Amino acid sequence: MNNKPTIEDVAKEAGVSIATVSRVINKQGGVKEKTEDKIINAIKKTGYIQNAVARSMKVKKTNTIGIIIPDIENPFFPAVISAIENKAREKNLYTILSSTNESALTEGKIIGNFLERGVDGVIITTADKNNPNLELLLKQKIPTVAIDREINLPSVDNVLIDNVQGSYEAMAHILKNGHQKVGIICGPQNTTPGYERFLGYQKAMKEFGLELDEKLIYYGDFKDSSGSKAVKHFFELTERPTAIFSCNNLMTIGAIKELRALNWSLGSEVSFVGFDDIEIATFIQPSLTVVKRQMYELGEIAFDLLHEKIYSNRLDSKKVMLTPSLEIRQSVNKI
Amino acid sequence: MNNKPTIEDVAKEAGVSIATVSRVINKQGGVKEKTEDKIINAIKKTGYIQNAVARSMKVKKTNTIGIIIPDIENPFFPAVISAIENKAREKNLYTILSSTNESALTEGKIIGNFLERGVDGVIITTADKNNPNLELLLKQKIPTVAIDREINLPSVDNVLIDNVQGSYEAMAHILKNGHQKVGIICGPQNTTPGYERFLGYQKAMKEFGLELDEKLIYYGDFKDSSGSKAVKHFFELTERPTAIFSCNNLMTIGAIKELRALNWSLGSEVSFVGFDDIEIATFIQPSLTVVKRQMYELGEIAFDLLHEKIYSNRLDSKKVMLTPSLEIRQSVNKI
DNA sequence: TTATAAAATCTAAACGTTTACATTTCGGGA
DNA sequence: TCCCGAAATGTAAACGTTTAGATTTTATAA
Repeated sequence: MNNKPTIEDVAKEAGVSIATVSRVINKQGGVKEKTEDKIINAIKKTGYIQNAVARSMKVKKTNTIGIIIPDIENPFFPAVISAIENKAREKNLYTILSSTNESALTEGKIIGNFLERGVDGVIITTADKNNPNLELLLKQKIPTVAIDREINLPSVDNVLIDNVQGSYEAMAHILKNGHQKVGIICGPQNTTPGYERFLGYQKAMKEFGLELDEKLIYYGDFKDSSGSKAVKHFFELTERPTAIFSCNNLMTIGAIKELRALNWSLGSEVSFVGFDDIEIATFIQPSLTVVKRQMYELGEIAFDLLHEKIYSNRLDSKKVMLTPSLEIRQSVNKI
Repeated sequence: MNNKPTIEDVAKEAGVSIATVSRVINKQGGVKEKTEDKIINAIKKTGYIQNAVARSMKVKKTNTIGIIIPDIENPFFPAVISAIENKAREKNLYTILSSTNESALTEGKIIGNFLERGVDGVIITTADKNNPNLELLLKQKIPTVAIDREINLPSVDNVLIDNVQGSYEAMAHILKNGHQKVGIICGPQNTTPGYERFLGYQKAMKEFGLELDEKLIYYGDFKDSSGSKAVKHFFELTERPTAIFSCNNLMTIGAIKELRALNWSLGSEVSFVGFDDIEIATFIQPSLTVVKRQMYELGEIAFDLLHEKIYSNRLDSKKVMLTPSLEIRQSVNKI
């Protein structure tokens, strides 16, 4: 960014005023064809490129939306980002993406940076729904939509998955097959999916007249290492569970790895259901039964809500809930 | 972005001039402690947030680097992005990410947008190394580093994988096991990895005294569907290959899926090596032999080069080449 | 106390646009 | 030909910063 040609250079080259140049750049009409031609030539000749920074400053819009996710290496997010990006490009909006690594501190910094750059809106899967930095977004009146993990603040839209329903169905499937001792690998309880998926587990257990057993509840962090630790923990129990329900994709992967390491046979010795579909699910034997959700749709809806919010100054707080579906494959055996 | 407090509001509140406020915001020193306190209080009271757009305009730096990748849903990229992002955050630089979907047209648009926004530098895996839009980057003197796919323009750095070596090793491993008819699933020949990996295949075949057979060469597009089409094509041949080499992760996944659909037994009936490690590789039976590379390292080196380029005004064109390694597992049988 | 240098602070211009408003040019009817 | 309204174009202010350079305040020494 050194001494690039400016609108003034173009104006001089074309022998007109900068106002006229601005008008043709922004296609506002009211410029004689002959003049427009002169200007277009001048633009070519000078190699002029509009300076979006200066423009943003004047019009107080950056045409940018910020996306905040907890972990870019979790394949769930690239899928929804991809959906958001495609829709955004259609509408000539651009995206800034940052990943918090599940840290509320980093999240705060990212929010601060987004605020400084004046993003027009934010789509966020928060690392911590109680993060006080989230309120900054409100204070600055930045249109915000939360996805996957609920944010309970006025004027924030939420597009969520019915986690309770999803994990309830998964558990019901397990329990209908006669299992009584079912281990759960939970996510962080301060996130919506972590908390709600546990809720679905409890609901199903209760409905089937089963007691909760602390030893069968493992609190993980949504990363694969805790899936593996959980399985090890369950394996060492004197009374091992006959089935395991894992609350997200990464922990499922860790868990399956550990199952193999321990030679604890998937299916025949221990049934398994995971939340979220994963690539390996259909590659392993037996194939993995999972709770599946529409990630692309999630991203699209989130974008539409945000777009509407930005351009209509809507201030209410909409909530849309998508229902996941149980993809029954082969990893749950009758007992 | 409506009527946020500006530096002027702070100045008024603190009873000083905007210059002094600016000095404390930017920690330039030379301000009495008492004044500084007054200003800090005023900032708190007004809820002032620095306007990065205005600042960028004045200092002609955006502290932003643009990242352009072909496909965010290919897990290779999130890994390198993650590395870049972490390093960038350390240095107080921010990233804009855009995905081209392997389209040169989209890539052009993205480059144009990045130019308008005045990114300080670009890290790119180009969809087409002959894309004329790449030269725009040079014309505008934007420091650029290419990763994974080479860009042959003066002053752009390249950090690459030794694809020829990687695929040569893979092929040598296959051929040493006695295979003579080896199918290859190629990537697009106008990308470095697509072209070079094919080169490694040819080199190995030649060295082992084998003729190339057009029927055993399938030209894919790096997406999983072409992996599957390739396998179908090989399967329908009267003389099927006894081994297959797939040139990237996604095509490998498609290929393995198709192998199963056709009941063409991996390992015993057809040996297989893929370029790039993938999650499923260790989950399937037999486990998959792959060419592996250090993605995190790739991202870090790219960032370091870019950072150096931005702040030292270096104009030469460095090239660093990382050597991949063959991860021998069980999918290649002796014939 | 005064003179002086150093430190602190202020003033105002500049960054590259957009846009309200002013001015000029143009075309057509009298 | 002249006049008038419409169309085209121009002028200048504003957006929120940073930063030279000017000015004021402070501290120090004589």
